[in-house]
Amino acid sequence: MNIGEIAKRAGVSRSTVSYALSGKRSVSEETRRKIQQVIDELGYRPNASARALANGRTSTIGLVFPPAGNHYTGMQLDFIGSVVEAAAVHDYDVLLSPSGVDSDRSFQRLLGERRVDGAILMEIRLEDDRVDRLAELDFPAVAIGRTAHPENGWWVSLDHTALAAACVHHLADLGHRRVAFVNRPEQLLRAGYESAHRGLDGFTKAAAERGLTVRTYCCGDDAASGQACLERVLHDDPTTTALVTLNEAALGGLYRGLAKAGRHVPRDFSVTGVVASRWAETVTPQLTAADVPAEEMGRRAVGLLVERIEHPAGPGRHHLLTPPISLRASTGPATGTSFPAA
Amino acid sequence: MNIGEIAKRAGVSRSTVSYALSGKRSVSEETRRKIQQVIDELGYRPNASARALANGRTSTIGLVFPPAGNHYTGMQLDFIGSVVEAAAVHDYDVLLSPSGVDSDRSFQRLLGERRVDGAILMEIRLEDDRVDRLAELDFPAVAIGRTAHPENGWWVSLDHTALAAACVHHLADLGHRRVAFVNRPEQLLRAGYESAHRGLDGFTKAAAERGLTVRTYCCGDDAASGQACLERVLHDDPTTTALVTLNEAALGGLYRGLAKAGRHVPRDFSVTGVVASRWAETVTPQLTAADVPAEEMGRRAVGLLVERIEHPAGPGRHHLLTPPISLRASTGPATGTSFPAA
DNA sequence: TCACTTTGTCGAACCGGTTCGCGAAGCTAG
DNA sequence: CTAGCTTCGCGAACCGGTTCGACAAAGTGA
Repeated sequence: MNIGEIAKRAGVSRSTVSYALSGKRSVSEETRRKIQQVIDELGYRPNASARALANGRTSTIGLVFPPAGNHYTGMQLDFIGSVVEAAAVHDYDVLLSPSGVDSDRSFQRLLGERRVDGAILMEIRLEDDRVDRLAELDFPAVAIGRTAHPENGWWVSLDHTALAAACVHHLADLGHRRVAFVNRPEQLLRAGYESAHRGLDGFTKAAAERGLTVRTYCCGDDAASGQACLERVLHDDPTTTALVTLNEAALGGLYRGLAKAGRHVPRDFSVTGVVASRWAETVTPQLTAADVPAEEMGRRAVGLLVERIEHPAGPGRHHLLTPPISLRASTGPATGTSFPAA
Repeated sequence: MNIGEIAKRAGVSRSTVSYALSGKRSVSEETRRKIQQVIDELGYRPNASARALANGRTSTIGLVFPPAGNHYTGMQLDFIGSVVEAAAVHDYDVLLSPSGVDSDRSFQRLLGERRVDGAILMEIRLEDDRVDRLAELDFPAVAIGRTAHPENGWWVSLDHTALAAACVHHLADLGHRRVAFVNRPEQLLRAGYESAHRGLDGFTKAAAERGLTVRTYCCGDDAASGQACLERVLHDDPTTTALVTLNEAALGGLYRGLAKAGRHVPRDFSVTGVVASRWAETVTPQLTAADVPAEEMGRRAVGLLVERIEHPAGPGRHHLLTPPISLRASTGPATGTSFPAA
């Protein structure tokens, strides 16, 4: 069941079997056939650990998870799925690493113990020690998201600033003047999650530009929090007519809160935000939103990572994506407002 | 950066370092301290591949994905998350394996190349060659779901038969007489997915028992299919007053279809089924459903697997779960029907 | 004091691959 | 016929750990 056994049965040396398999040196057609025949008979497959030990490559990439949050959002799921699939195309496996409370432990496992050839990081913070450490070590890694200083990094990211701004402009164009912003949980904002910060930023600036009256909220990653948050929104300013959200998981709760308050979407109240399309299409009315192209982002992240692993050196590369807003059914003109011509 | 380097700097042999780390032989307090000090200074961590090669254990478990479906449902996500977390508790990493179209390839990688010590299988079919092959090889594996002949197997499963039946009884108790069943996609049913089959079975038998008039449907795993499916339901029998579904991803679409048809939930129409609680609570009105305890199932699956890996031999073990129906807001008495006393 | 166990350490072999240097055939060219 | 070049295969060393057998030093009991 090991290479020696194959060699013996094929009547050749171990090295010849190895070369026959890897093709790194020429092997006569005849012995190659003989070896292949024995391999097929025995169903032999080279041991991954031994191979990894010998040539220093594990053919595995690590996917590092959110350091917070015990449950995952739909978007994260989509990333995971697409990363796994893209990795398979490049002949890599994916090792999941829950960088739970002490992200150190899983880092040690992945890097210190050399379990992976490279890593993909999710849920990036503006000041992210994980990114910094990996950069220092020159360890092949690609972030999904970008830090405050992303210039020379390797990453794939949404332009949350632009997306949130686009949502504001969309609402302002529809005549909305009082708009709320529903962000990810406060804990994540405080921890410096980039999407929460940049989204908030883009929202705030664009709203100022358009002269809107706004309030911003943090909201837990679940339906109940969404509902509670919406109640606060309407309590704080009952004349609010629209909201922008980055919080996919709260969306159902926000809708429920609106229904309970008797606000019809989109007649009385418009909702938009940055959400994976699968979710945007699940709610009723379907959400007008900047669709997060999770599948593409995962694929691109893997592409960059594989390139970085296989051709080290070279400057940082990245992709900044700004998907357009998909018009669905959750936004409409503000009522009781003079509606500017389209 | 390897054990030899540590040995040299600590002035001992490689084997002593190894024993100091593993504790498998006694090492004097003094040398142990000296070794530890060097290790701390250099931040040394033993290479995982080398260790795996030497002792035949990778400390990794494989998580084998659905052989169909390019996108994942919320339930699957919850499984993944909980498996990863539970594995971390037992000091195992998780390797994801998309057993795409040719499940052979990933099987070869995981087992043939010995990348993992054991595997957890998801999306089990009644006749599942993956389960059979692993059983033949006596390879440590635990299924989430069970085949047609689960007697001596290792698995964690929901009793979909009982759960679907419970849903039927719940509706029948409320006076519903014409009930639809919305299953997973036809492709999965044909492929023999156990949850789809057993759920359908339980539904059909219980409905017969209660003398209900039923129709059963297959439905794609997305909102649009759900909406289309609901239109078919009402088209085929406009007097239908309730439905049971196993299809989490279609739920939003089903609700939308009902709204479009002017049926109010739960006044005009009741909806129930088997769904992860996170989803059940996202929709409005919140879904009365048998909550899939994904987190518990993942944890139990890992527990069984670790036990099987660490104490081979021993008979198959399993957990069959039948979570109760959580009463929420999506079911109510059938209108225009004499309502039996509670 | 001596035989016997215990404790602590070392060297060597091994896990299962990859890769390098060497040399035996077989060919070509002078 | 021989020098020089390929082609093909072999043995040995190596990757970085673990583990076994041996043995010296220290401790124990009679």
